[in-house]
Amino acid sequence: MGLTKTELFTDSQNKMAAMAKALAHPARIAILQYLVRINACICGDLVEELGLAQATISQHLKELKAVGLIQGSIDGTSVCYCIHATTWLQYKILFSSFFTEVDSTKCC
Amino acid sequence: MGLTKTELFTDSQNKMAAMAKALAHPARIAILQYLVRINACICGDLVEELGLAQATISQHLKELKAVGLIQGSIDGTSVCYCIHATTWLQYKILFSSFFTEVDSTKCC
DNA sequence: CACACTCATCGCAATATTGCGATAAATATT
DNA sequence: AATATTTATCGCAATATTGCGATGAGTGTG
Repeated sequence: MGLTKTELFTDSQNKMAAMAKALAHPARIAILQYLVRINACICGDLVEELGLAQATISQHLKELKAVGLIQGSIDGTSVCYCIHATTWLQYKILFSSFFTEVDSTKCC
Repeated sequence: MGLTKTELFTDSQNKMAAMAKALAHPARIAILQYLVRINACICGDLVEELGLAQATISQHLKELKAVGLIQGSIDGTSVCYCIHATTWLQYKILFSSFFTEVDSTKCC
């Protein structure tokens, strides 16, 4: 079958998994790190920065935009992308609270 | 072609993506949350807890064990799983440091 | 030893992801 | 208007993931 049974899990669990999936590719990690580092916004520089084809970069940008991690604004003929600060912070918080303290003494 | 070009990215980026991929499924999120909550270690309870087949659960446990997030110890006929505290903490730190502060004023 | 029980692995089918060439859409430039 | 530039989308091929029935390996019980 090969389709994830989302109905078995809570909305929170499905959301958490979707968030992780957005980060589950080195190209998207690299894009986000680049955007964080450059701060000011970029567009097709990413195609040169990473070694992937333009169509591939565009695809990854689309996915990142879909989960709200980045936003793009049209600037003439090019598109300027940057981190969406609000969602970014939300990710930070949710991941941080996911990895709560664990009592290792009660382990097997 | 459909194979990730890992050679284009740094080890750090590939590792970060691999970490995210381990979390990129609601069943694995649910397993981890359950292990955190129950604290003491579990085994086939997960098959009942989630609604997935035993083979499927075993597969997900294998993936979580492969990235070091959980550890399993044989206890007679059953296997007891629990969170691997060290890796768990490492994940918390790495995700936390990934989501660094962003200067939203310098956005597009 | 025979049997039950728990878990891991194999093998398959269904679906999802990745990468990219080709092409389209939109805007600048001349 | 013609052309160049930039980005998005389509369609395909290759690969990866998901889910599970069937089977096997290992351990405990009678």
